[in-house]
Amino acid sequence: MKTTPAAPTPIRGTQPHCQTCSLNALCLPLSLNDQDMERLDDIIRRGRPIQKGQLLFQQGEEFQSVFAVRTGALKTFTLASNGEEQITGFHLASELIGLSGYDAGNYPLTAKALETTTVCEIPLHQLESLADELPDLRKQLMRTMGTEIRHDQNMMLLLSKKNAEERVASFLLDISNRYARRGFSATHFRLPMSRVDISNYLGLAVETISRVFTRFQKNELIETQGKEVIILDVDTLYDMAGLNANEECEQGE
Amino acid sequence: MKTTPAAPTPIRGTQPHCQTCSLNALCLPLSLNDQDMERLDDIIRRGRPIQKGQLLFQQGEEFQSVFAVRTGALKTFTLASNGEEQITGFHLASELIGLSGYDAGNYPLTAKALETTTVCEIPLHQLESLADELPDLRKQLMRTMGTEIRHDQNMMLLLSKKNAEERVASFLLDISNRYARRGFSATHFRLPMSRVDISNYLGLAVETISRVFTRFQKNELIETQGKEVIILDVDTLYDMAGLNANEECEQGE
DNA sequence: CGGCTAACTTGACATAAATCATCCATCAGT
DNA sequence: ACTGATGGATGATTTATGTCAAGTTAGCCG
Repeated sequence: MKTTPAAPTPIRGTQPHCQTCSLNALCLPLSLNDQDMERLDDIIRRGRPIQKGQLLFQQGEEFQSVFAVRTGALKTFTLASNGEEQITGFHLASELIGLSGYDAGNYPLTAKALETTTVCEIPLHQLESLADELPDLRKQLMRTMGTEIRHDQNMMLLLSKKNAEERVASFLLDISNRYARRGFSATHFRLPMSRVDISNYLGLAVETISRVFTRFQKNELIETQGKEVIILDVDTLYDMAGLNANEECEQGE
Repeated sequence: MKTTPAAPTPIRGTQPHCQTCSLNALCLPLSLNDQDMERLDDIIRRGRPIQKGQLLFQQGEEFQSVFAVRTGALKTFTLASNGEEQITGFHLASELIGLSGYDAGNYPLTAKALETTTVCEIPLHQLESLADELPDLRKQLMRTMGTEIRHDQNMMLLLSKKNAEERVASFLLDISNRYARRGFSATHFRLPMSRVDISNYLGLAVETISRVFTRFQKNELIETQGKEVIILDVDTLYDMAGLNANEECEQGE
């Protein structure tokens, strides 16, 4: 709950670098050549891990940096004036958070760790001057923002047109695809977020999530054991989600 | 309904330019000096007006240009695979459309005129090279995308947490603020879109929109006559929307 | 002007999902 | 191993909003 930094924890082994990071093909350095990547690497700050429940930044705080998730997972959410939170996204390794605050002086949302998480911090000022010099980096930043916009617009469609089963099916497929892209199994994974988080994100009550999960198990579409999920029937899941299997359904990168 | 260009209609009077456009303080040239503005102006194409119902671009088409609305209004929407549309935004004068397609090669949504509309077309290639040279323009583009992301995330909150009355109140205030910023009345305006469009955008049935409108009239919050709207009680409307009067509630710019 | 269509409103009824109330499982700490 | 806390599942009931079915109004074109 607190923003207080955790006790200093030395990073084990050598400091990681973009050049050797297994995620560099998914992350911001994506389209940079070796030399440019090194310059980006130079401005990146790699802090100590943040623990489950800690905040990376908070809605209203001065917007100073964007972050790339190195390991772990976070959720981002906005606070309505009545205090209700709406989760706007879950963020897995290699994903960039904070760019939505770009033109405002303050973060328009809060980022909280769902588990122990390490991030690369990229100070805005330096990122901007570097982007002035590296057109490829600039384009990559805009691409990232474009992807975010499309994700959010997909969510608008989901929230306004899809029923509970369609929402849950879409969600599971989204997570599955994102893990797959990172080299993990597309059919057997562990959800980093709670049922409450899922329900908030999908605009449903927790109870509804539970019920849909059990219904999906009865129909042998999935198997679950707490946060562990095994996808048994991807095709039917795609049908239910109202998506074609080859259609864009990843929502977060 | 068709994309067929309208019969050539000569622009009356002189060709407009960014330098003399009354919207330049709201639009893309926002932060540019005179010289840079002229360079932007040089790449802008100003076509004939598009008529109500015509498409500016269509989901799937090659992404070639972004557009600024000069006069009139458009809606943008995405098509789900079952053919349902979800309106993602309404776009009034000075607003920029198309940037969400940035990293994809194709437009991820369709833009349709709600009334006779004129736009400034900005070819992507030239915009990109110009942005390479003008850091201010580059920042303005990113600001625009950031604003779009925040709008969409506000909509996610609306669609997942607000009830019908809160949604309609938020919608009316949003439109009101956007007109106000353009120098029009904040309390007396004409909605460019139909009730069906509103209902689609807000994730409700048309009937619900009608009912909320009449309820608001009975409670003397607004007065309506078809698409004409008069706002009688802004404060209560803000309360209902779950917003503070000074809180960010504009959603589209 | 009249007649036609599309847009809007209104009422009666149906329903998906929320709420409320337990109950059960899992896990951390003593 | 016990205990309390947290997260998750399930059943009974309520409710906001959707759906269906008429009306009504408003704009448009011959």
